[in-house]
Amino acid sequence: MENKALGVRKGTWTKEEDFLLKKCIEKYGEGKWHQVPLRAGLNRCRKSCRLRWLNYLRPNIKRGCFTKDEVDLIIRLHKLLGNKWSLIAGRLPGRTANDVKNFWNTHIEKKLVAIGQRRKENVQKSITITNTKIIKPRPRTFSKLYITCPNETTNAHNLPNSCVENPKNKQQPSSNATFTCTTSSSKEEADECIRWWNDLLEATEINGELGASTLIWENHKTLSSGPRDVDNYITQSDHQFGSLLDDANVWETVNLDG
DNA sequence: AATGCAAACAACCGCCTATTG
DNA sequence: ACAATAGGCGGTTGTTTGCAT
Repeated sequence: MENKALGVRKGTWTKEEDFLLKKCIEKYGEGKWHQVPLRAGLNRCRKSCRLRWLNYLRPNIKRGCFTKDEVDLIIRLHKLLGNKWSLIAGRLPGRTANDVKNFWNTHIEKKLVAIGQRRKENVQKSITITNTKIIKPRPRTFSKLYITCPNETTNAHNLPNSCVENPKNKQQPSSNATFTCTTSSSKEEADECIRWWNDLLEATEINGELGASTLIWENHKTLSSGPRDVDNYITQSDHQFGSLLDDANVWETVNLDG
């Protein structure tokens, strides 16, 4: 398409290109992406420039392991929103939609598929699955990380001190509304926002997903620092993690030994 | 040391929606 | 009302990295 038509450069960005793009954004600000390649002196298409900035060069981007809180939030938001990566990422300070999507695809989705298959096999083998422990979910609160807006320069991905509906969304269905961070808000607005998110997350809190997120997080840490023994991990934990797949309103611990 | 493989992640592609003239 | 354009998103692919053999 446009890339082919213009014969622009593709593939991995060089340090020089990064430098030029960064300088350009610092000088002219974000937006007007069609003008960026020309302004920056880059032989890249507008989309490539935008993506590179949003996913890699933008300040405050957090890299490295996802925290347990983040994994927890991702799972519950995904349950609620589906593959709306940008919306999910919007609730994770410093994380990009691409990061979240990659994390989901590499750490969570595979896990779900593997567990689904194992469960199928177990059913076929007529292994008895019994509930051995029921733990009622505790009331949830946000960690401070998610409810503070530390300074004026905080980017829009931080959870808000207050949330105001983005005017851009006025023509969209309310379920798709996104929120932007402002620093000139009242306490009532902040409380309302926190209530809204609490209600939303409460609605998704089923099936022991907190336990599941812990397992994913622990696995993520292990895999990030040690051997990638995924299959072994699955064997050890899928009887607990598998509760994600159920619809019961309990934290189910199953006994696969029959 | 060389090779193969899988995981992780960066980047591209195609499509959709909003905006503008 | 319509077409052209830009911004944005999700799915997919390509590349890099690190481990096992």
